[in-house]
Amino acid sequence: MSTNHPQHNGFLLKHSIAVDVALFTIQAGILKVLLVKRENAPYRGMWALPGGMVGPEESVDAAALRELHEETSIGNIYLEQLYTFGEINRDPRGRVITVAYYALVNWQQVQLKAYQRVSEANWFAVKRLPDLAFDHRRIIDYALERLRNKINYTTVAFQLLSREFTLTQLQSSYEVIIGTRLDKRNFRRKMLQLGILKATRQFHANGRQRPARLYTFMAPKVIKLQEKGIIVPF
Amino acid sequence: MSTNHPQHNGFLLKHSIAVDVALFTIQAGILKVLLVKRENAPYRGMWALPGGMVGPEESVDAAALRELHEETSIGNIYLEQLYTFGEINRDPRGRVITVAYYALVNWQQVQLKAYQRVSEANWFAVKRLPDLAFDHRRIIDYALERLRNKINYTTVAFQLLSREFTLTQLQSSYEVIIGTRLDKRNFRRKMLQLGILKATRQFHANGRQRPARLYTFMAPKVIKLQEKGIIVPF
DNA sequence: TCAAAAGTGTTTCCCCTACACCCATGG
DNA sequence: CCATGGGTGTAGGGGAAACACTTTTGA
Repeated sequence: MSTNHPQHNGFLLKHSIAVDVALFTIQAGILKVLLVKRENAPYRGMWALPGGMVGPEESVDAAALRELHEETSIGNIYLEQLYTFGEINRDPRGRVITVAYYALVNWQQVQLKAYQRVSEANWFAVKRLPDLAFDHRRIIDYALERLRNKINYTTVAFQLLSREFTLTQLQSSYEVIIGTRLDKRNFRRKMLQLGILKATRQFHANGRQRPARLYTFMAPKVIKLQEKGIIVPF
Repeated sequence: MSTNHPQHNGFLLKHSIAVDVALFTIQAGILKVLLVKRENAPYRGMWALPGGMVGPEESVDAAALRELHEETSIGNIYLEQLYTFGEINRDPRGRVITVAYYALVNWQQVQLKAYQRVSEANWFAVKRLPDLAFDHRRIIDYALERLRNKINYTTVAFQLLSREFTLTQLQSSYEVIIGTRLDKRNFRRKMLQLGILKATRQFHANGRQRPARLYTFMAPKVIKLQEKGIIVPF
Protein backbone atom coordinates (compact mmCIF):
# COMPACT_ATOMS: atom_id res chain seq x y z
CA MET A 1 0.00 0.00 0.00
CA SER A 2 1.25 3.35 -0.67
CA THR A 3 4.77 3.97 -1.26
CA ASN A 4 8.30 4.88 -0.74
CA HIS A 5 7.87 7.75 -3.01
CA PRO A 6 10.88 9.49 -4.38
CA GLN A 7 12.08 12.37 -2.31
CA HIS A 8 10.74 14.84 -4.79
CA ASN A 9 7.10 15.60 -5.16
CA GLY A 10 6.03 12.25 -6.56
CA PHE A 11 3.28 12.21 -4.04
CA LEU A 12 1.50 14.96 -5.85
CA LEU A 13 1.11 13.16 -9.15
CA LYS A 14 -2.53 12.75 -9.96
CA HIS A 15 -4.38 10.29 -12.13
CA SER A 16 -7.93 9.58 -13.18
CA ILE A 17 -9.11 6.26 -11.78
CA ALA A 18 -12.12 4.43 -13.10
CA VAL A 19 -13.88 1.20 -12.23
CA ASP A 20 -15.56 -1.11 -14.72
CA VAL A 21 -17.71 -4.04 -13.73
CA ALA A 22 -18.62 -7.12 -15.73
CA LEU A 23 -21.86 -8.35 -14.17
CA PHE A 24 -22.84 -11.87 -15.18
CA THR A 25 -26.04 -13.77 -14.79
CA ILE A 26 -27.62 -16.88 -16.24
CA GLN A 27 -30.90 -16.44 -18.02
CA ALA A 28 -32.68 -19.36 -19.66
CA GLY A 29 -29.51 -21.41 -19.62
CA ILE A 30 -27.37 -18.73 -21.25
CA LEU A 31 -24.53 -16.82 -19.62
CA LYS A 32 -25.13 -13.11 -20.05
CA VAL A 33 -23.34 -9.89 -19.19
CA LEU A 34 -24.86 -6.50 -18.48
CA LEU A 35 -23.93 -3.71 -20.89
CA VAL A 36 -24.97 -0.08 -21.00
CA LYS A 37 -25.18 2.19 -23.99
CA ARG A 38 -22.80 5.12 -23.81
CA GLU A 39 -24.44 8.51 -23.85
CA ASN A 40 -21.29 10.56 -24.24
CA ALA A 41 -18.19 10.69 -26.35
CA PRO A 42 -15.99 8.84 -26.85
CA TYR A 43 -17.69 5.74 -28.23
CA ARG A 44 -21.04 7.46 -27.96
CA GLY A 45 -23.85 5.03 -28.70
CA MET A 46 -21.68 1.97 -28.27
CA TRP A 47 -22.17 -0.66 -25.64
CA ALA A 48 -19.85 -0.69 -22.67
CA LEU A 49 -19.48 -2.15 -19.22
CA PRO A 50 -21.10 -0.26 -16.36
CA GLY A 51 -18.45 1.85 -14.76
CA GLY A 52 -17.35 5.29 -13.80
CA MET A 53 -14.82 7.39 -12.00
CA VAL A 54 -13.76 6.71 -8.45
CA GLY A 55 -14.71 9.59 -6.21
CA PRO A 56 -12.20 11.40 -4.03
CA GLU A 57 -13.67 10.12 -0.78
CA GLU A 58 -14.68 6.68 -1.92
CA SER A 59 -12.81 3.41 -1.86
CA VAL A 60 -12.32 1.67 -5.17
CA ASP A 61 -14.47 -1.26 -4.07
CA ALA A 62 -17.20 1.14 -3.01
CA ALA A 63 -17.10 2.80 -6.40
CA ALA A 64 -17.62 -0.56 -8.09
CA LEU A 65 -20.54 -1.36 -5.80
CA ARG A 66 -22.05 2.05 -6.43
CA GLU A 67 -21.89 1.64 -10.20
CA LEU A 68 -23.48 -1.77 -9.88
CA HIS A 69 -26.23 -0.45 -7.66
CA GLU A 70 -26.98 2.39 -10.05
CA GLU A 71 -27.66 -0.13 -12.79
CA THR A 72 -29.43 -2.92 -10.96
CA SER A 73 -30.64 -1.28 -7.76
CA ILE A 74 -29.86 -4.40 -5.83
CA GLY A 75 -27.19 -4.95 -3.25
CA ASN A 76 -25.70 -8.15 -1.93
CA ILE A 77 -24.00 -8.98 -5.19
CA TYR A 78 -20.87 -11.09 -5.32
CA LEU A 79 -18.11 -8.75 -6.46
CA GLU A 80 -14.46 -9.51 -6.99
CA GLN A 81 -11.58 -7.40 -8.20
CA LEU A 82 -10.14 -8.66 -11.44
CA TYR A 83 -7.20 -6.66 -12.63
CA THR A 84 -5.99 -3.11 -13.00
CA PHE A 85 -5.34 -1.89 -16.51
CA GLY A 86 -2.76 0.81 -16.33
CA GLU A 87 -1.44 1.37 -19.81
CA ILE A 88 -1.35 4.87 -21.13
CA ASN A 89 -3.46 5.74 -24.16
CA ARG A 90 -6.26 3.32 -23.44
CA ASP A 91 -8.75 6.12 -23.22
CA PRO A 92 -8.98 8.58 -26.12
CA ARG A 93 -9.71 11.40 -23.70
CA GLY A 94 -6.42 11.02 -21.93
CA ARG A 95 -4.90 8.83 -19.35
CA VAL A 96 -7.28 6.76 -17.30
CA ILE A 97 -6.34 3.83 -15.12
CA THR A 98 -9.13 1.31 -14.67
CA VAL A 99 -9.69 -1.19 -11.92
CA ALA A 100 -11.82 -3.96 -13.40
CA TYR A 101 -14.23 -6.11 -11.39
CA TYR A 102 -16.55 -8.94 -12.13
CA ALA A 103 -19.79 -9.73 -10.37
CA LEU A 104 -22.34 -12.51 -10.29
CA VAL A 105 -26.04 -12.23 -9.67
CA ASN A 106 -29.07 -14.44 -9.74
CA TRP A 107 -31.45 -13.65 -12.55
CA GLN A 108 -34.64 -13.85 -10.51
CA GLN A 109 -33.22 -11.48 -7.96
CA VAL A 110 -32.24 -8.87 -10.49
CA GLN A 111 -35.66 -9.09 -12.10
CA LEU A 112 -37.51 -8.47 -8.86
CA LYS A 113 -36.38 -4.91 -8.48
CA ALA A 114 -37.15 -2.74 -11.42
CA TYR A 115 -34.12 -1.19 -12.99
CA GLN A 116 -33.25 2.29 -11.91
CA ARG A 117 -31.47 2.73 -15.13
CA VAL A 118 -29.25 5.72 -15.46
CA SER A 119 -28.96 4.77 -19.08
CA GLU A 120 -30.09 2.19 -21.56
CA ALA A 121 -28.97 -1.19 -20.31
CA ASN A 122 -29.29 -4.71 -21.59
CA TRP A 123 -28.14 -8.24 -21.04
CA PHE A 124 -26.07 -9.83 -23.80
CA ALA A 125 -25.07 -13.44 -24.24
CA VAL A 126 -21.31 -13.63 -23.76
CA LYS A 127 -21.13 -15.64 -26.95
CA ARG A 128 -22.85 -12.89 -28.94
CA LEU A 129 -21.33 -9.64 -27.81
CA PRO A 130 -21.64 -6.47 -29.84
CA ASP A 131 -18.60 -4.30 -30.48
CA LEU A 132 -17.66 -2.74 -27.20
CA ALA A 133 -16.28 0.63 -26.21
CA PHE A 134 -12.70 0.95 -24.98
CA ASP A 135 -11.17 -2.47 -24.46
CA HIS A 136 -14.11 -3.73 -22.48
CA ARG A 137 -14.09 -6.85 -24.54
CA ARG A 138 -10.75 -7.70 -23.04
CA ILE A 139 -12.11 -7.21 -19.54
CA ILE A 140 -14.99 -9.58 -20.24
CA ASP A 141 -12.65 -12.21 -21.64
CA TYR A 142 -10.42 -11.83 -18.63
CA ALA A 143 -13.41 -12.15 -16.30
CA LEU A 144 -14.63 -15.28 -18.04
CA GLU A 145 -11.23 -16.85 -17.73
CA ARG A 146 -11.14 -16.06 -14.03
CA LEU A 147 -14.63 -17.43 -13.58
CA ARG A 148 -13.80 -20.66 -15.38
CA ASN A 149 -10.76 -21.14 -13.23
CA LYS A 150 -12.44 -20.21 -10.00
CA ILE A 151 -15.37 -22.55 -10.46
CA ASN A 152 -12.91 -25.40 -10.03
CA TYR A 153 -11.87 -24.68 -6.51
CA THR A 154 -14.49 -22.38 -5.04
CA THR A 155 -18.25 -22.13 -4.79
CA VAL A 156 -18.69 -19.03 -6.95
CA ALA A 157 -21.21 -20.81 -9.13
CA PHE A 158 -23.73 -20.71 -6.28
CA GLN A 159 -23.85 -16.93 -6.62
CA LEU A 160 -25.78 -17.38 -9.85
CA LEU A 161 -28.58 -19.35 -8.18
CA SER A 162 -31.46 -18.51 -5.90
CA ARG A 163 -31.27 -19.41 -2.24
CA GLU A 164 -33.01 -22.69 -3.00
CA PHE A 165 -32.10 -24.57 -6.11
CA THR A 166 -32.24 -28.00 -7.67
CA LEU A 167 -29.19 -30.06 -8.44
CA THR A 168 -30.04 -29.82 -12.10
CA GLN A 169 -29.96 -26.05 -11.90
CA LEU A 170 -26.62 -26.20 -10.16
CA GLN A 171 -25.21 -28.52 -12.77
CA SER A 172 -26.51 -26.23 -15.48
CA SER A 173 -24.60 -23.29 -13.97
CA TYR A 174 -21.39 -25.24 -14.14
CA GLU A 175 -22.06 -26.34 -17.66
CA VAL A 176 -22.86 -22.86 -18.89
CA ILE A 177 -19.66 -21.47 -17.42
CA ILE A 178 -17.28 -24.16 -18.56
CA GLY A 179 -19.05 -24.70 -21.85
CA THR A 180 -19.29 -28.49 -21.73
CA ARG A 181 -21.81 -31.05 -20.55
CA LEU A 182 -21.22 -32.95 -17.35
CA ASP A 183 -22.28 -36.40 -16.25
CA LYS A 184 -25.31 -36.17 -14.01
CA ARG A 185 -24.47 -39.01 -11.67
CA ASN A 186 -20.88 -38.00 -11.17
CA PHE A 187 -21.83 -34.36 -10.67
CA ARG A 188 -24.42 -35.11 -8.03
CA ARG A 189 -22.21 -37.51 -6.14
CA LYS A 190 -19.34 -35.08 -6.03
CA MET A 191 -21.45 -32.11 -5.03
CA LEU A 192 -23.19 -33.98 -2.27
CA GLN A 193 -20.01 -35.38 -0.84
CA LEU A 194 -18.48 -31.90 -0.62
CA GLY A 195 -20.76 -31.51 2.37
CA ILE A 196 -21.81 -27.96 1.57
CA LEU A 197 -25.34 -28.64 0.39
CA LYS A 198 -28.37 -29.11 2.58
CA ALA A 199 -31.43 -30.87 1.28
CA THR A 200 -34.67 -29.09 2.09
CA ARG A 201 -38.09 -30.70 2.28
CA GLN A 202 -39.25 -28.57 -0.59
CA PHE A 203 -39.66 -29.73 -4.12
CA HIS A 204 -39.70 -27.74 -7.27
CA ALA A 205 -42.46 -28.72 -9.69
CA ASN A 206 -41.66 -27.68 -13.18
CA GLY A 207 -44.27 -28.82 -15.61
CA ARG A 208 -45.23 -32.39 -16.12
CA GLN A 209 -42.07 -34.03 -14.82
CA ARG A 210 -41.16 -35.45 -11.52
CA PRO A 211 -40.54 -32.56 -9.09
CA ALA A 212 -36.94 -31.96 -8.11
CA ARG A 213 -35.71 -31.63 -4.57
CA LEU A 214 -34.55 -28.19 -3.53
CA TYR A 215 -31.24 -27.67 -1.79
CA THR A 216 -29.65 -24.76 0.00
CA PHE A 217 -26.03 -23.79 0.26
CA MET A 218 -24.76 -24.17 3.80
CA ALA A 219 -21.63 -22.01 3.68
CA PRO A 220 -22.24 -18.34 4.39
CA LYS A 221 -20.39 -17.13 1.31
CA VAL A 222 -18.02 -18.21 -1.42
CA ILE A 223 -15.55 -20.69 0.01
CA LYS A 224 -12.44 -22.41 -1.22
CA LEU A 225 -12.66 -26.14 -1.62
CA GLN A 226 -9.76 -28.24 -0.52
CA GLU A 227 -7.13 -27.88 -3.16
CA LYS A 228 -5.62 -30.68 -5.09
CA GLY A 229 -2.62 -29.27 -6.83
CA ILE A 230 -0.95 -30.67 -9.86
CA ILE A 231 2.42 -30.43 -8.27
CA VAL A 232 1.74 -30.74 -4.59
CA PRO A 233 1.25 -32.91 -2.79
CA PHE A 234 3.23 -35.68 -4.32
CA MET B 1 -11.03 0.01 -19.50
CA SER B 2 -11.92 3.44 -18.62
CA THR B 3 -15.37 4.39 -18.08
CA ASN B 4 -18.86 5.51 -18.64
CA HIS B 5 -18.24 8.43 -16.44
CA PRO B 6 -21.12 10.36 -15.04
CA GLN B 7 -22.16 13.30 -17.13
CA HIS B 8 -20.67 15.69 -14.69
CA ASN B 9 -16.98 16.22 -14.35
CA GLY B 10 -16.07 12.83 -12.94
CA PHE B 11 -13.37 12.58 -15.48
CA LEU B 12 -11.40 15.27 -13.77
CA LEU B 13 -11.11 13.58 -10.41
CA LYS B 14 -7.50 12.94 -9.60
CA HIS B 15 -5.84 10.39 -7.37
CA SER B 16 -2.34 9.49 -6.30
CA ILE B 17 -1.38 6.07 -7.61
CA ALA B 18 1.53 4.09 -6.25
CA VAL B 19 3.06 0.74 -7.03
CA ASP B 20 4.61 -1.60 -4.48
CA VAL B 21 6.57 -4.68 -5.39
CA ALA B 22 7.30 -7.76 -3.31
CA LEU B 23 10.44 -9.21 -4.85
CA PHE B 24 11.20 -12.76 -3.72
CA THR B 25 14.28 -14.86 -4.05
CA ILE B 26 15.67 -18.01 -2.53
CA GLN B 27 18.98 -17.71 -0.76
CA ALA B 28 20.58 -20.66 0.95
CA GLY B 29 17.29 -22.53 0.99
CA ILE B 30 15.33 -19.69 2.53
CA LEU B 31 12.60 -17.66 0.87
CA LYS B 32 13.44 -13.98 1.17
CA VAL B 33 11.84 -10.71 0.23
CA LEU B 34 13.56 -7.43 -0.59
CA LEU B 35 12.82 -4.52 1.74
CA VAL B 36 14.08 -0.96 1.75
CA LYS B 37 14.44 1.39 4.69
CA ARG B 38 12.25 4.43 4.43
CA GLU B 39 14.10 7.72 4.38
CA ASN B 40 11.07 9.96 4.71
CA ALA B 41 8.00 10.35 6.81
CA PRO B 42 5.68 8.64 7.38
CA TYR B 43 7.18 5.48 8.83
CA ARG B 44 10.64 6.99 8.51
CA GLY B 45 13.31 4.43 9.32
CA MET B 46 10.95 1.49 8.98
CA TRP B 47 11.27 -1.23 6.41
CA ALA B 48 8.93 -1.22 3.44
CA LEU B 49 8.48 -2.75 0.04
CA PRO B 50 10.20 -1.04 -2.86
CA GLY B 51 7.67 1.18 -4.53
CA GLY B 52 6.79 4.64 -5.59
CA MET B 53 4.40 6.86 -7.42
CA VAL B 54 3.29 6.14 -10.95
CA GLY B 55 4.43 8.88 -13.27
CA PRO B 56 2.04 10.80 -15.52
CA GLU B 57 3.42 9.33 -18.72
CA GLU B 58 4.21 5.87 -17.47
CA SER B 59 2.12 2.72 -17.47
CA VAL B 60 1.52 1.10 -14.10
CA ASP B 61 3.49 -1.99 -15.13
CA ALA B 62 6.36 0.21 -16.26
CA ALA B 63 6.38 1.96 -12.91
CA ALA B 64 6.69 -1.38 -11.13
CA LEU B 65 9.56 -2.42 -13.40
CA ARG B 66 11.25 0.90 -12.86
CA GLU B 67 11.09 0.60 -9.08
CA LEU B 68 12.46 -2.90 -9.32
CA HIS B 69 15.27 -1.81 -11.56
CA GLU B 70 16.20 1.05 -9.26
CA GLU B 71 16.73 -1.42 -6.45
CA THR B 72 18.31 -4.37 -8.20
CA SER B 73 19.60 -2.90 -11.44
CA ILE B 74 18.62 -6.01 -13.30
CA GLY B 75 15.93 -6.50 -15.87
CA ASN B 76 14.22 -9.62 -17.08
CA ILE B 77 12.49 -10.24 -13.79
CA TYR B 78 9.24 -12.16 -13.61
CA LEU B 79 6.65 -9.62 -12.54
CA GLU B 80 2.96 -10.14 -11.98
CA GLN B 81 0.24 -7.82 -10.81
CA LEU B 82 -1.28 -8.88 -7.53
CA TYR B 83 -4.07 -6.66 -6.41
CA THR B 84 -5.08 -3.04 -6.13
CA PHE B 85 -5.64 -1.69 -2.67
CA GLY B 86 -8.04 1.17 -2.94
CA GLU B 87 -9.32 1.90 0.53
CA ILE B 88 -9.20 5.46 1.74
CA ASN B 89 -7.05 6.27 4.77
CA ARG B 90 -4.42 3.67 4.16
CA ASP B 91 -1.75 6.29 3.84
CA PRO B 92 -1.35 8.80 6.65
CA ARG B 93 -0.45 11.50 4.14
CA GLY B 94 -3.79 11.25 2.41
CA ARG B 95 -5.42 9.10 -0.11
CA VAL B 96 -3.16 6.83 -2.11
CA ILE B 97 -4.30 3.90 -4.22
CA THR B 98 -1.66 1.22 -4.59
CA VAL B 99 -1.27 -1.40 -7.26
CA ALA B 100 0.70 -4.25 -5.71
CA TYR B 101 2.95 -6.59 -7.67
CA TYR B 102 5.09 -9.54 -6.85
CA ALA B 103 8.26 -10.56 -8.60
CA LEU B 104 10.63 -13.51 -8.59
CA VAL B 105 14.33 -13.48 -9.21
CA ASN B 106 17.21 -15.88 -9.10
CA TRP B 107 19.65 -15.14 -6.32
CA GLN B 108 22.81 -15.61 -8.36
CA GLN B 109 21.53 -13.22 -10.98
CA VAL B 110 20.73 -10.49 -8.53
CA GLN B 111 24.15 -10.89 -6.94
CA LEU B 112 26.01 -10.47 -10.19
CA LYS B 113 25.10 -6.87 -10.67
CA ALA B 114 26.04 -4.65 -7.79
CA TYR B 115 23.13 -2.87 -6.25
CA GLN B 116 22.46 0.64 -7.40
CA ARG B 117 20.70 1.27 -4.21
CA VAL B 118 18.71 4.41 -3.92
CA SER B 119 18.35 3.59 -0.27
CA GLU B 120 19.32 1.00 2.25
CA ALA B 121 18.00 -2.33 1.08
CA ASN B 122 18.11 -5.83 2.47
CA TRP B 123 16.74 -9.29 2.01
CA PHE B 124 14.58 -10.67 4.83
CA ALA B 125 13.38 -14.20 5.37
CA VAL B 126 9.61 -14.16 4.90
CA LYS B 127 9.31 -16.06 8.15
CA ARG B 128 11.20 -13.37 10.05
CA LEU B 129 9.88 -10.08 8.83
CA PRO B 130 10.40 -6.88 10.78
CA ASP B 131 7.51 -4.52 11.36
CA LEU B 132 6.65 -3.00 8.05
CA ALA B 133 5.45 0.41 6.96
CA PHE B 134 1.90 0.94 5.73
CA ASP B 135 0.17 -2.40 5.31
CA HIS B 136 3.00 -3.89 3.35
CA ARG B 137 2.81 -6.95 5.52
CA ARG B 138 -0.58 -7.63 4.04
CA ILE B 139 0.81 -7.33 0.53
CA ILE B 140 3.53 -9.84 1.29
CA ASP B 141 1.05 -12.28 2.76
CA TYR B 142 -1.16 -11.86 -0.25
CA ALA B 143 1.79 -12.42 -2.58
CA LEU B 144 2.81 -15.57 -0.75
CA GLU B 145 -0.68 -16.94 -1.00
CA ARG B 146 -0.75 -16.26 -4.73
CA LEU B 147 2.66 -17.84 -5.14
CA ARG B 148 1.64 -20.96 -3.23
CA ASN B 149 -1.44 -21.32 -5.37
CA LYS B 150 0.27 -20.59 -8.62
CA ILE B 151 3.07 -23.08 -8.09
CA ASN B 152 0.43 -25.79 -8.45
CA TYR B 153 -0.61 -25.09 -11.98
CA THR B 154 2.16 -23.00 -13.51
CA THR B 155 5.92 -23.01 -13.78
CA VAL B 156 6.56 -19.88 -11.73
CA ALA B 157 8.98 -21.75 -9.50
CA PHE B 158 11.48 -21.88 -12.35
CA GLN B 159 11.85 -18.12 -12.13
CA LEU B 160 13.76 -18.58 -8.90
CA LEU B 161 16.41 -20.76 -10.51
CA SER B 162 19.34 -20.17 -12.83
CA ARG B 163 19.03 -21.15 -16.45
CA GLU B 164 20.59 -24.50 -15.63
CA PHE B 165 19.60 -26.23 -12.44
CA THR B 166 19.57 -29.60 -10.77
CA LEU B 167 16.39 -31.45 -9.91
CA THR B 168 17.29 -31.14 -6.27
CA GLN B 169 17.43 -27.37 -6.60
CA LEU B 170 14.07 -27.39 -8.32
CA GLN B 171 12.56 -29.55 -5.62
CA SER B 172 13.99 -27.27 -3.00
CA SER B 173 12.26 -24.26 -4.58
CA TYR B 174 8.94 -26.01 -4.37
CA GLU B 175 9.56 -27.05 -0.80
CA VAL B 176 10.56 -23.59 0.32
CA ILE B 177 7.45 -22.06 -1.19
CA ILE B 178 4.92 -24.56 0.05
CA GLY B 179 6.67 -25.11 3.36
CA THR B 180 6.69 -28.89 3.35
CA ARG B 181 9.06 -31.62 2.24
CA LEU B 182 8.35 -33.60 -0.90
CA ASP B 183 9.22 -37.13 -1.88
CA LYS B 184 12.28 -37.12 -4.14
CA ARG B 185 11.28 -39.97 -6.42
CA ASN B 186 7.73 -38.81 -6.91
CA PHE B 187 8.85 -35.24 -7.52
CA ARG B 188 11.38 -36.20 -10.16
CA ARG B 189 9.02 -38.54 -11.95
CA LYS B 190 6.27 -35.97 -12.13
CA MET B 191 8.54 -33.14 -13.23
CA LEU B 192 10.14 -35.20 -15.96
CA GLN B 193 6.87 -36.46 -17.30
CA LEU B 194 5.54 -32.92 -17.62
CA GLY B 195 7.79 -32.75 -20.65
CA ILE B 196 9.07 -29.24 -19.96
CA LEU B 197 12.57 -30.11 -18.77
CA LYS B 198 15.53 -30.82 -20.96
CA ALA B 199 18.50 -32.70 -19.61
CA THR B 200 21.83 -31.13 -20.51
CA ARG B 201 25.14 -32.93 -20.70
CA GLN B 202 26.46 -30.79 -17.90
CA PHE B 203 26.85 -31.85 -14.33
CA HIS B 204 27.03 -29.75 -11.25
CA ALA B 205 29.78 -30.80 -8.82
CA ASN B 206 29.07 -29.59 -5.36
CA GLY B 207 31.62 -30.82 -2.88
CA ARG B 208 32.35 -34.42 -2.29
CA GLN B 209 29.15 -35.95 -3.57
CA ARG B 210 28.16 -37.40 -6.85
CA PRO B 211 27.66 -34.55 -9.34
CA ALA B 212 24.07 -33.76 -10.26
CA ARG B 213 22.81 -33.51 -13.80
CA LEU B 214 21.82 -30.04 -14.93
CA TYR B 215 18.52 -29.40 -16.65
CA THR B 216 17.10 -26.46 -18.53
CA PHE B 217 13.53 -25.30 -18.80
CA MET B 218 12.22 -25.72 -22.33
CA ALA B 219 9.22 -23.38 -22.25
CA PRO B 220 10.05 -19.78 -23.09
CA LYS B 221 8.32 -18.34 -20.06
CA VAL B 222 5.92 -19.19 -17.28
CA ILE B 223 3.28 -21.55 -18.62
CA LYS B 224 0.08 -23.02 -17.33
CA LEU B 225 0.08 -26.74 -16.82
CA GLN B 226 -2.95 -28.67 -17.87
CA GLU B 227 -5.49 -28.10 -15.19
CA LYS B 228 -7.09 -30.75 -13.17
CA GLY B 229 -9.99 -29.12 -11.48
CA ILE B 230 -11.75 -30.33 -8.44
CA ILE B 231 -15.10 -29.91 -10.05
CA VAL B 232 -14.47 -30.33 -13.71
CA PRO B 233 -14.19 -32.54 -15.51
CA PHE B 234 -16.38 -35.12 -13.88
C1' DT C 1 -50.22 -44.09 -21.11
C1' DC C 2 -46.80 -41.18 -22.48
C1' DA C 3 -43.38 -37.56 -22.38
C1' DA C 4 -39.92 -35.43 -19.78
C1' DA C 5 -36.87 -34.64 -16.27
C1' DA C 6 -35.45 -36.69 -11.47
C1' DG C 7 -32.88 -39.77 -9.33
C1' DT C 8 -29.72 -43.69 -8.41
C1' DG C 9 -24.60 -47.76 -8.36
C1' DT C 10 -20.99 -50.18 -10.10
C1' DT C 11 -16.82 -51.20 -12.55
C1' DT C 12 -12.59 -49.83 -14.61
C1' DC C 13 -8.55 -47.50 -14.87
C1' DC C 14 -5.13 -44.32 -13.91
C1' DC C 15 -2.61 -41.46 -10.96
C1' DC C 16 -1.06 -40.41 -6.54
C1' DT C 17 1.37 -42.25 -2.62
C1' DA C 18 4.49 -44.64 0.12
C1' DC C 19 8.69 -46.64 0.51
C1' DA C 20 14.69 -48.25 0.50
C1' DC C 21 18.75 -49.07 -1.63
C1' DC C 22 22.88 -48.42 -4.76
C1' DC C 23 25.92 -44.83 -7.20
C1' DA C 24 29.48 -41.45 -7.90
C1' DT C 25 32.50 -38.30 -6.12
C1' DG C 26 35.91 -35.65 -2.96
C1' DG C 27 38.14 -35.60 1.05
C1' DC D 1 37.07 -45.96 2.70
C1' DC D 2 33.64 -43.14 4.11
C1' DA D 3 30.50 -39.37 4.14
C1' DT D 4 27.34 -36.97 1.30
C1' DG D 5 23.84 -36.06 -1.75
C1' DG D 6 22.41 -38.15 -6.64
C1' DG D 7 19.69 -41.24 -8.67
C1' DT D 8 16.24 -45.11 -9.46
C1' DG D 9 11.23 -48.79 -9.45
C1' DT D 10 7.17 -50.89 -7.75
C1' DA D 11 3.05 -52.19 -5.47
C1' DG D 12 -1.36 -50.73 -3.46
C1' DG D 13 -5.23 -47.70 -2.89
C1' DG D 14 -8.41 -44.07 -3.94
C1' DG D 15 -10.74 -41.11 -6.76
C1' DA D 16 -12.22 -39.93 -11.44
C1' DA D 17 -14.68 -41.45 -15.48
C1' DA D 18 -17.82 -44.06 -18.10
C1' DC D 19 -22.15 -45.94 -18.41
C1' DA D 20 -28.39 -47.12 -18.37
C1' DC D 21 -32.41 -47.82 -16.20
C1' DT D 22 -36.32 -46.82 -12.90
C1' DT D 23 -39.29 -43.21 -10.74
C1' DT D 24 -42.49 -39.52 -10.51
C1' DT D 25 -45.41 -36.29 -12.21
C1' DG D 26 -48.82 -33.61 -15.48
C1' DA D 27 -51.04 -33.65 -19.57
